[in-house]
Amino acid sequence: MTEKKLRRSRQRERILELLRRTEQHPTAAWLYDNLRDEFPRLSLGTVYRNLGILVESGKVRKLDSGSTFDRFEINRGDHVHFVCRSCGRIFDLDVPETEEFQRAVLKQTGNRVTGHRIELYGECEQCRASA
Amino acid sequence: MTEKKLRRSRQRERILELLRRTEQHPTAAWLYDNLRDEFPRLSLGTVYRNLGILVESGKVRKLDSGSTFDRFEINRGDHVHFVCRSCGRIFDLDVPETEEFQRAVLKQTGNRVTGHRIELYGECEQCRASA
DNA sequence: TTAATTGCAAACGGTTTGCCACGTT
DNA sequence: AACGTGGCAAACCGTTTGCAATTAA
Repeated sequence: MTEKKLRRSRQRERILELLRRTEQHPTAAWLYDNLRDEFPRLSLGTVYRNLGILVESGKVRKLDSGSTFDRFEINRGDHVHFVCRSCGRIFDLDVPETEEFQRAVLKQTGNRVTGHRIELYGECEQCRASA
Repeated sequence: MTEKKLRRSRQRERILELLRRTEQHPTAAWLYDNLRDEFPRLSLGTVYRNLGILVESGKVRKLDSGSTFDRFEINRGDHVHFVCRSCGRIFDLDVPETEEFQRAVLKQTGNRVTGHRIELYGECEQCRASA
């Protein structure tokens, strides 16, 4: 249970940076592919290990949603995901109505909500245009 | 793409019945364990195959949430899950405010929401009592 | 009899882990 | 020097799948 003291690592820093820059919610494989130029010897195991460390430190969030593979995103606090059913892309949304929501649950069940994960499904503009 | 005509199967019927009776959101393994008395030769593959069929027919919903393994539930239409952070149990909630929510998203992004998956996290009464 | 379903076991595929060389402090 | 980190490959484990034998219709 003793805390392990972290050291810097180029790989970890770049993973975090990629997650910061992208609008996407990447999979481990995507990060791996996008770092291979920079680190020709990079291994998937390293990507996963660092993602684990970043999640544990609270900097990154694991979505482990949907399909077979996990997705990761920079931790921006609670927000809402809009998932397009045809292209699979995930969009971040800020929906202030979330709080009313949590209040409604408190009233209905007496349970206080301390966090959420909300995914709304539909078809994004782009896909709707090309349908 | 040709439709396959289903036949009845005791195994499938019992799986569906178990899902109907339980308040839980079982894993495939749980269903398997609970049916072994009745079907000593039952295999996990059969459970998965039938769950797939039931999901496809819309009778059952796959939650494929959280951890490593999938969870399944009878399809009762859109509703909200309250997940207890300490015991891991999942409770079903009806929160009518969901619709306002979807309207807010339509207004904000122009995207129509056709479904959702909402999980609220907190601590259930029972766990709070024994803390 | 026809074809869906089952049990069994092997295959799959994303993730985790053990081992040892390498890098950071 | 001490010890966290990386690369590599094997292990893991929930899920899927091929196949021959059963079983529903």
